[in-house]
Amino acid sequence: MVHLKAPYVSGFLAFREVPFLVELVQRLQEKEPGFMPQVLLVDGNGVLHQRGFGVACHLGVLTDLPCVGVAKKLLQVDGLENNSLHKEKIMLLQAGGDTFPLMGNSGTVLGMALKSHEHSTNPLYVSVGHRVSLEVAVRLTHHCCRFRIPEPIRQADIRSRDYIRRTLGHPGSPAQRQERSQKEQRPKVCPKDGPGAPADQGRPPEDYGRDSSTDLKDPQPGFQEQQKDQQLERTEHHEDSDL
DNA sequence: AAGACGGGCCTGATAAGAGG
DNA sequence: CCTCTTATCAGGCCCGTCTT
Repeated sequence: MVHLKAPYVSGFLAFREVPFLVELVQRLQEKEPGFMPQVLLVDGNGVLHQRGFGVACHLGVLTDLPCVGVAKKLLQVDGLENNSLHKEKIMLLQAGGDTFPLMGNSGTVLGMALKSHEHSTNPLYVSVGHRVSLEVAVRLTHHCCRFRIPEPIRQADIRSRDYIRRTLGHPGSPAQRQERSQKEQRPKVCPKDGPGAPADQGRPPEDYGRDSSTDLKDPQPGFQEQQKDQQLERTEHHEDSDL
């Protein structure tokens, strides 16, 4: 479990999360080198990014491991938009494994939209992170997809949520749900310091420190490092009111 | 019945626009 | 100029619907 203190800033996700992930990879290398992954699937973008260097690139460079960025929503950069034309292209994806390139206004192919599963309607957005070609990234992602979300990422999501529920007793508890439903009745946007502001809002970002005690014990065979990364990420998010 | 999917709403920081 | 409101962004979460 780690505690994130830095605020989430769109486009700067890597600066918030990559230090923890790198540390995790390094600790795995030291303690369980046999479980070091050959490639990392990252729940985020690679070169499909405002500055062409997303969290997958960041992590790949710092760990020198091949990295693939897999996003569930389109990051709207370089003229890419989730507009009607984009939706038309999605409609044209027929079978699992079908793709179309994500070409920005600059003429660069930043990634591929991938229909990961026969029955999924929304594609995944695959982009190169580090030391991997786009074609290989897409094929690898597709072959990891039992359902829409690649299995390593999906399992990380499921297991981390489960861990949080078991250890912290939220956010799936009935009390939390009730609290959430009550929150929905407040105005969509609260003024800062307004009466509706949650207690932990407005925390200053200067305390960039961390106290991590991520547990690398009991690695499961066949369980990718990325899953632990994901677990870590999710845990952080909950600890600190999300990104 | 259980598990998976996807739409819609949430957060938090920021920018832009409106109005006083 | 200042304050307030609204919109935007990525990613998390819930819950209704669908599939097995």
